[in-house]
Amino acid sequence: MKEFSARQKEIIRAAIELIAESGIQSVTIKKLSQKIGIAESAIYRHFENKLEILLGILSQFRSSKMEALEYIQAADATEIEQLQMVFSERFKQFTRNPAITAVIFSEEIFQNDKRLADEVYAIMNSSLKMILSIIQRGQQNKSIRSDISADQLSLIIIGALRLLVVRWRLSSFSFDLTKEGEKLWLSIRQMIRA
Amino acid sequence: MKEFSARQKEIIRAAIELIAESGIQSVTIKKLSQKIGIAESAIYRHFENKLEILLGILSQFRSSKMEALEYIQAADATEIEQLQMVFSERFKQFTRNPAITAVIFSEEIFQNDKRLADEVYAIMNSSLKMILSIIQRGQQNKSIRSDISADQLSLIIIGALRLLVVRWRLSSFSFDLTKEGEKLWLSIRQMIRA
DNA sequence: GTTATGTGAGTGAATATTCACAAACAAATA
DNA sequence: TATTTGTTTGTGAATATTCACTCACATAAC
Repeated sequence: MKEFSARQKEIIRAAIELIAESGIQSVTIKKLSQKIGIAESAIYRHFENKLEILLGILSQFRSSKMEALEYIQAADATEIEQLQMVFSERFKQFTRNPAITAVIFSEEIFQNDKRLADEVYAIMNSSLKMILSIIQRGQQNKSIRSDISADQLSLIIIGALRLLVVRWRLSSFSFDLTKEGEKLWLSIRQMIRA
Repeated sequence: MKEFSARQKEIIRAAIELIAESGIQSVTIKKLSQKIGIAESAIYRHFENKLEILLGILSQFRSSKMEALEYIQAADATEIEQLQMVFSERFKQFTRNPAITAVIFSEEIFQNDKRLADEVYAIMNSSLKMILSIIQRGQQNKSIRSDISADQLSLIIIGALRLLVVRWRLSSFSFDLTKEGEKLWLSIRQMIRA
């Protein structure tokens, strides 16, 4: 896992904010340096080039997500409880850092570079695998319905979660994500229980 | 509804392809003109500026989607059948024009301009409303379950549809979208039926 | 005094857009 | 019929601006 200095983290945070404010096209070295309050050239003391900054965004998100997911997997909880934890943890993460939502469910913004695109794809799949394995265990001990495959259930669950977050963002965070997320979870639980 | 000349359509198509190939950042007047085989300046004979081209992408997608949705709403079919038609029509549309998937579920790529962002938001909401009204009717005549609100059901359904399409695209269209869409539909039908 | 971090000036390439002008064709006029 | 005028669609060169990145030099931290 990559370690970032304080300044590096600051640059990454500024980049995320720029994306959230006005899209990937507004992430320029000039705007980054202005946002932080240093000279453009100073950015290059901390990152080799712009690509490394963008990779930094993804790397940081990946590790904070992994942390949350490992904590959940380690918890002594039923599968349904674990799924609920995935929901509430993700929503908590997004509420704490709303700008990241502009980045993480918008795979297309990183499509201009293969390394970026691959990393985004990997992040997406890691979530999917985690949810999938919880559901499979739940189906084995009959706490989750088995008439629909685990693949399909995880697609449906993650799809709903993503769409709720996207709508939250496109509405300029105009509703309470935690509350709506809780409502969504109750609906999903109702639909997947055995 | 805006009418586009043959050349304008050609430019719009080229722009969509560029986005699909390597992201919004690769949509430059130079690349557009190269793809079409005319001079850069010739582009400006057909669009006032670059923004109008991007608006053209959205406008064209919106009208082709509206066409499909109106056709479905006019059809004499049960609510479940109508939902199935929404699924199959959308998937057919995407299979015919895969590049558009890089654009239409990636709201963030248009966030650098307010007009673009508003148009994207409107397109998303129009789908949602359509599905919502079908579900509400289905709940009234008890063909769709009522223990979960129509809002929640439509969020879940559209979320799954979107995610399937995004995965299809990120996997470089490596699976049969129509087939997987059909499977997804069967699962959803199973979950929402009264 | 060495290393880490910062600065300001400068680079060439890329960017969207504008310009004067030309070829092809149609319509109006002689 | 021959000539003038207008329109559409193109071109290539030029515009100002922005881009990521480099370099010589300064200052602060250890």
